[in-house]
Parts: sequence; structure tokens; C-alpha cells
Amino acid sequence: MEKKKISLKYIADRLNVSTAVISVVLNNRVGNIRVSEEVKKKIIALADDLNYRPNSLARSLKTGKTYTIGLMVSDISNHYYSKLARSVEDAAGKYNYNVIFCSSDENAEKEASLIRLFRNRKVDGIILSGTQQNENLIQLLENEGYPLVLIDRDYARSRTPFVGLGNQNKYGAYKAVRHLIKNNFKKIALITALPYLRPMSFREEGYKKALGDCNLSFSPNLKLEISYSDVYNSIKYKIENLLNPGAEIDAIFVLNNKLALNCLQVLHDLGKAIPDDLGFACFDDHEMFSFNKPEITAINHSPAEVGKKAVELLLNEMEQISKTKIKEIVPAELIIRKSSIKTKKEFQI
Amino acid sequence: MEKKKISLKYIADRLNVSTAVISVVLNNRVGNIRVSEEVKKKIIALADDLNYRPNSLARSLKTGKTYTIGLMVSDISNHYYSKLARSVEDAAGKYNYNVIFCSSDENAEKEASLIRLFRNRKVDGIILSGTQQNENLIQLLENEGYPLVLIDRDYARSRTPFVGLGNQNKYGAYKAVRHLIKNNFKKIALITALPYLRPMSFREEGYKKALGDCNLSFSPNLKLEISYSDVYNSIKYKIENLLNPGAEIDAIFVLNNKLALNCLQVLHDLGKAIPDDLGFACFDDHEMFSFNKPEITAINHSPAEVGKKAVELLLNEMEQISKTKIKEIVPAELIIRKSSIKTKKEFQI
DNA sequence: GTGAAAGCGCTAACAG
DNA sequence: CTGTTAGCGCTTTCAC
Repeated sequence: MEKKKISLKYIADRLNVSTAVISVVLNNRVGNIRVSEEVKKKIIALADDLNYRPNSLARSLKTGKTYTIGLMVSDISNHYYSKLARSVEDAAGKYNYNVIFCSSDENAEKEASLIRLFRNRKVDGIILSGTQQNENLIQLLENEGYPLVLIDRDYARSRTPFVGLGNQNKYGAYKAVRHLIKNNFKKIALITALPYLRPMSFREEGYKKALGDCNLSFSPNLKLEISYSDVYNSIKYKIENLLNPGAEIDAIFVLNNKLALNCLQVLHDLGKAIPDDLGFACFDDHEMFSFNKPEITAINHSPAEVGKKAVELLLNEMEQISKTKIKEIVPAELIIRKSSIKTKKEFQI
Repeated sequence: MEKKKISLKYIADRLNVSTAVISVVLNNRVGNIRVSEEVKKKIIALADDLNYRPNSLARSLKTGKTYTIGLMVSDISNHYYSKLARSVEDAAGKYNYNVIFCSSDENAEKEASLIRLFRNRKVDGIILSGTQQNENLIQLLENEGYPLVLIDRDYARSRTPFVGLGNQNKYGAYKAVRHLIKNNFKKIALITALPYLRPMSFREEGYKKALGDCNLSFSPNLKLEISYSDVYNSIKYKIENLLNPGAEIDAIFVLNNKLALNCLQVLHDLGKAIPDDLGFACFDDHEMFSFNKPEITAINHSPAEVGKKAVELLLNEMEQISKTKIKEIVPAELIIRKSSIKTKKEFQI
């Protein structure tokens, strides 16, 4: 039993034919090259016997196709993105693509360097939830025709295919805040993240529009801008201030899941009861929101759906099925739970 | 401005030197090949100018190294594994490795086929949280010297490097159950998963030992075996039965996070209050356990640590730094929270 | 109908 | 000291 690299050449030598024949037979290629049934059988039998496995690297080098797609998000361990990753994996797997993933940590430089890496590795296409700070680079990919799909975060002037909430950001936020107001919360703090991302701005618009439509005025000091370093303490500090007499709030509306979880922890640690001390609603649903006490009201958009659609759009780009660049909007659904409804019902619609 | 593939050959032609020179210069190789400073400068300048990017595929084909590691877990969207994936990504990234991931869904066939895929793709090494049903395949990899590290789930007779809880499974469960008993829970249901995995069995042993040490007898009908199809309903059905008069339980101990989340949902839906109706403790901590009401007692082992250590062991395998096969045990830490402590304190240590 | 040869882009072993 | 050539393993175009 000797150790030997099993390659096409090895099989070819043993059978006294050329590598080309083997390749054609094993790949079932119906080219302009015919092989006798007899030879065919021998080849298949020997390949099987030797447990031949083609070297994807060599194949990819030759064909220019790697059957790999690159997925980049801010943090793969974020529950939203991990669900998304899974859905991308499954959707891509159906077409024999594999996924290589990277977390950008919302860092524009890291993002740029990872995109370069993806390209060096010749991934067939990229799915990106970006920092919004590499517009030139994205534009470049776009111009070169490098298959790319943006998710969640679009650029204002880009033609790149996109899957995400789009105007549903605003509408979702609007629905949530309106719901809070209708349930008699009148001083609603807004928690958002720095640096600004477009979805955040849209959501903020929805918040403001809801206030306006209900004849409440927007108060800038109720808007808390949290930077991603030390989220917990930053939220805690700002919330504590808002709870001081003179600046009381009666509810909190949070614009994404990372901030929301930190905020819930803060409220817990401050001993605040939801919803009676403070109403609560946030963007992005979570597997525990449905049985947390109280259950948490959230605006959901399905990461599974975003991932699946992103892969579809990407395949379309890669295989040039259609030349149309699509912006795909997924709906934002308000899931009303107990965190946004006072138990002592003074007033409620 | 014409479109052209920028390869070593292209640069070489323009400069009238061979590709080898370019390669050596750009990679800063200190081989037995000297290049004049002048030529060097020209090469670097032109490469920079053309924005040359090496083709990783070609390089890998030549060198046999892909700087890719394959990560396979049961489900990347499980919060434990997503944290682990992130940690693997970071640790691997430090050494310029990238990660390609796959979810096996606890399916042995899928696992086997994905391992084959990893190999065809020439990943430099594999990190695997396996189904425990492919021992032969694992043994084969081991024999061939294919770099592999097992996480969480080891094979009984394997010499493959491993990172996980090991005997801490039993010890962790023991601590948790003992803690429940000391807090006056006496009829503790055990929720475990089918098919059996070694960590599950170890944990069950810990449960039994705790009972024994506290002079409680193990009652087989308190052990609920849940199969992974339809977890929620399966748990619900069995729990409801256990709550019937004659078979009352006063606490639940759950052996992993997937079961635990489903179980908490069931208890919520059945209107059961924790800890007063039922005490609760489980394996695997969760980002929301610390502010859930009540906060959930859990046995934690850090996925970040497992991931980091796994990469270290894998690098050791890949680069043959040391020939020692290591079994690395990470500690199980019992995090006591309110779900396991009755509010009406009848008796407590 | 069948098979050899070229070449994807790179690097490491050789030669001048 | 400075370079060129061979070849990794595969597919596909071309000549027989």
C-alpha cells in the first residue's frame, strides 16, 4: 500500500490514455470528444477504486470559477447575522456554492482589505452588509462587473443589487412609535448608533414622523447617540440622565438589536420595570423576545429571507441571467408584545 | 485604457524579465536569487501602478497551501456556534487564514460529504463539532495526517486533538443539579437530546451523581429524551405530562441551549412561573439570560475560548510545530442566577 | 471517432 | 550575482 497522489495524470498513465479523456468521462462532458463505452467503464472503475477526488484548486484556476461566495457582515456572532449566514449557506449550497465569511466590525479599512482578500481568492461573488464608508471601492467593483449584492445597507446613488428594508425602515419605525403613542407613551427616547448608517437615519425619520402625526414634538435631548465602543455604559449613563426629574421619559425605542440587548440589560440593572416604568420597543426580533418577561415588542425583518434573496440576486449577477439590477425590499413587520402595552390601562387603542 | 488581466507574466513581459523575478521581488523572498536594486524598484513601481494582485488560486495550486480552514458545526446560527465561529475567524485571521463554514444539521451523511468537500477544496485544516457518527472517516483523516481538531464532541478512542468540556460535562451538571437540590428542589426533570452524544451522556451522569450524593433516587420517567425534529412540541407534550398529578416535578435541568430555549418558551406558554412553579437550570449561557426575568442559571463554557484554542491546536497540527496530540479541557462554570432559587425561602444553603 | 498539447498564474528548483 | 525553465492538476481547443 503505497502513498501516491491520485491525479488525472496518475489515472491516465495507468490506463495509457490522456488526461483529457479521463476529465471528460468523469465530468460527463458531452463535448466533441467521444469515448468508447469500454474505455469509459475502465476509467470510472479505476477512478472509483482509487477514490479519485478532483483538485478544486486546479479546476478553479483553469475555469476561473471557485464556487465560493464571500459573505461580509459587521459581526457574524450577532444573532441577526448568524441567522443570515445560515440562510446564505443553505441557499448557496443548493447551487454547490460554499461560503467564506468575514466580520468587518464596522471598520471601513478592515472592510476594504477584506474585499481585496475576497478578490484575490477569486470568490465568484460577494454579499456585503457594509460600513457605508467605501463607496468608491463598491463603485469600482460595480464598474468592473464583479458580482456583488449589498444587504441591509445601500448606498444612495448605487445601482448595485440590494436586499433590505429600504423605505420599510422608516415605515417600520413609524408603526412602532405610533403604536407606543397610541398606548399612551408620550415621551419616547430614541436610541441610535454612531456612526450614522442610512437605515438608522431612515428609522429616525419614521420616529419623527410618528411623533409629528400624533402632534408630539421631537425633542433632541430624547435622542441618544451611542457609539459602538462601550455600548453598555454609554447607554446606562445617558438613560440615567433621562430618568432624572425634569427630563423624564416613559418609553424607549431602540434602532437595532445590539443596542436593544444592551439597553434591556441596563434597564434590568437599574431596576426599571417594563412596561410600567418604561415602555419598550426595538428593531430586530430575537429568539428570546417571545418569552422574555415581559415579551418584547419588536420590528422584525427576516434574516433568512434577506439571505435567501441575496443569494438569488448574486447568482443572477454571476451567471448573467438577467442584466437588471434589482433593489429588493423586504417588509418590516411590527410584532406587538407586552413591553409596549401598559398593564394599568389608562388609555389604549 | 484597455482591460487586461494583470498577472506576473504580464508584468514580466512589460519589463523583459522572467516571471520568477517578479514573484521573488514582490514576495520579498530572500532566496538564492539576487535582483539589482534598480530592477527591483521598477518591478515594485509597475506592480503598484497596475494594481497587481496575486492570484491566490495559482499560488495555492503551486504551494499546496490555501490559508483556508474549514469549520463545521451543527448549525452556525445557533448562538453558541456563532460566537465560536467569530472567535475562530479572529484567531485564524491573526495568521492570515480564512474560514469557510458549513452546518451539518447533526446529519452524519451531510457531515461526511462536507468533509469530502473540504478536502477537495484543499482546506489546510478542519475544525469539527461532529455528529459522532463518522468515526471511521475521522480515523481516516487522522491516519492520513490531515490536520483536524475536534471540538465539544470527542470520540472515545480517538487521538485527534480536541477542545471541549471533557469531564467538565459531568462536573458542570453535577454542580448545577446539586445547587438545585440544595435550594430545595427535589424532583428535577432532565431534558436531553436524541440521538445520544457523548457530552449529553456525561452531563446525565453528573445529574445522576448529584442525585445520588444527595440521597435522591434517579427516576427514569423524569428523563425526557427529545429528538431534534419538532423540539418545541415534543418538549411541551412531555412537560405537560410531568405536570400531571402523580408525577409532579419541581425543577427542570436542560442539557443544551437549543433545548433550553425551547423549554423556556414552553414554560412561558404553559404559564409556569420560574422559579416558584418550577426551578430551572441549563447548559450553555446566553446573552439574554442575565436580564431575563427571572435571570437564568446556566452552566457556561466560553465558545470564544473553545474557538481560540481550537485554532491554536489546528495551527500546531498544520505547521507540525509539535507532534503531541492534545486534549484541551475548558472549564464549566456554574453561573447561579434567580431561576434556580425559590423566592419563598423554605430552606436554602 | 479519438488523443495530444497548450496554458490558467504562480513558485521553487535549477542554470548561466 | 542574476536569471530561466519546469510543472502544480485541471480543462478545452485543436490536430490526427
